[in-house]
Amino acid sequence: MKPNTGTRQTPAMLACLEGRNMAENITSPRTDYARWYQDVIREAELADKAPVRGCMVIRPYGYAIWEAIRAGLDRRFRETGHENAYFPLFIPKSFIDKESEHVEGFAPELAVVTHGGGRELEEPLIVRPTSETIINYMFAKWVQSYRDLPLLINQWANVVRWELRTRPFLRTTEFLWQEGHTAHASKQEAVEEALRMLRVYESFAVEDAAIPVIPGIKTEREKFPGAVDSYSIEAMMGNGWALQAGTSHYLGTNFARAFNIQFLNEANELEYVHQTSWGVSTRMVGAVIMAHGDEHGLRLPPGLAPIQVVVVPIWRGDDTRAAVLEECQRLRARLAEDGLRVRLDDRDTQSPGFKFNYWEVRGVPLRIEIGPRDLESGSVTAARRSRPGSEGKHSLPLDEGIAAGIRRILDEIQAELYDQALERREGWTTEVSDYAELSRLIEEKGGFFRCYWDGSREDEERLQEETKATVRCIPIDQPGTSGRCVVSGRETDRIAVIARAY
RNA sequence: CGGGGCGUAGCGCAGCCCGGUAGCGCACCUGCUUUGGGAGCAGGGGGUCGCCGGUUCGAAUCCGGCCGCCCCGACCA
Repeated sequence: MKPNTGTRQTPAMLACLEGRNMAENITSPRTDYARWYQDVIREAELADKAPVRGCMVIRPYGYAIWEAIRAGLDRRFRETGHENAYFPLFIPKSFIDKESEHVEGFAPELAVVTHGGGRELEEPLIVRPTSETIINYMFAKWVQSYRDLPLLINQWANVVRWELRTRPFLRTTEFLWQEGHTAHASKQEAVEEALRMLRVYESFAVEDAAIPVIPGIKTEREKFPGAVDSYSIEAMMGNGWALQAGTSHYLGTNFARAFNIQFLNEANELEYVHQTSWGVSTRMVGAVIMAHGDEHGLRLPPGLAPIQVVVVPIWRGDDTRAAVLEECQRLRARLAEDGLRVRLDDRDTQSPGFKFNYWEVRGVPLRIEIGPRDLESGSVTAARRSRPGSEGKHSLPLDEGIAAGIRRILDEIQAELYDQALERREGWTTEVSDYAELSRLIEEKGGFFRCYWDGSREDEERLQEETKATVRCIPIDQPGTSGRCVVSGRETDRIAVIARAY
């Protein structure tokens, strides 16, 4: 390096000034959370920018996380009696116009295809922003009798919404998701279904993604266009902001009336079906990044990690190399046989230290190091990603019980990530009864706020305008006490969660 | 679309004010030595300086226009 003359600063000095860890190329989340998020996505090779505005390329490692999310959800959908199907990407434009709230909600963000095969189309096609309309058009054909109900369909698909502002995974022009669509004979059944799927999302978030969530009902202002009631699970991210990680809607008979989905009941009377829809998207990948990530990068819960255990061999010269590698391969095979997702990093082009950091950035929950010292003592060194540095390192006997032992550690890591996320949320949730105090604390402290809420749409708009925070949901679990609404001052027994949100 | 910032090698940036053969760190390639927390030394490859136009003998640098990206709002899973 050239001598430091005048005001010229070295990259290391600049890195320090920027709060950037030069070694990892990741900005500290405390310095600039938005930048940290983008750095993690780049360094962990989750996604890359696409040449199309607002779109991203999901790279293999990021896609593997999505596949794990998909597997966890799909299993639960099947267990609750749903079947997968596929509906077209293109929807006749007139379909969208059939449900008034739905049109109003989606019209501004539609991508419209006007030409095909070199000619202008007679009727423009929209690229689906969601599939209620085309699915319900088909439901009208399939439903005749109460015997055809309930109809429980799920679709895995891509959708397009022309958003003004995008962020990788959290909001992209095109995104991947699942959308469940069901039709039922009664309101009660449909409401139960909407709540059942909300609980399915909650169970997935808690058990697989290790993210504590608040299931609740959306306010009038925040609900899905065309729904009677919308429910959501709300999670807290590393900067104290809320993220809606899944939604479920009771649609009433709104779409049934628009698409004429009627059935004959047992009394031979014609009735409209009651419906639901519910979805989780690639946004969930963003939730995992922001709920668990730290200054070293990603931290993945074992339940979703594409690689749960990485084995790093350490050798000194060729004499120890063969013995170390052999032991590593044996362990890899044993863990794989036990059903664990394990990777042996036997690259001889990188040093062990490099590999430690490489897999830490990628959030692998557990690293096993095997070197000459371990061979001598008949053990391995285990380093868990859920605890920082050497605190997460300890020795494990390399014996018959190793697979079971590692499985136990993975369970502990899963629990630790959940506990850490829960602890942060609880420590960053404030109960407030006074509007002025709420405004002040949103700015100064951030996080979640629990307040009595009986506000109107206008009250909610005022809240957002003045504080940039919104009512995330009215939690389903309520304490049953009462007090005065933080904005309107009206007496109410409902408590809302208020926060700034993505 | 409004306000702010930025486009120079794969990534992060300097150079621009004051025009004169395009640089630094990391990454990459080759060789030797290395390998328990991002290895060392030596050598090497890579950029029509976002695009278009103007001024000039000469433009990364000055002027005009356009495009794109990021942050903060409005819209939203």
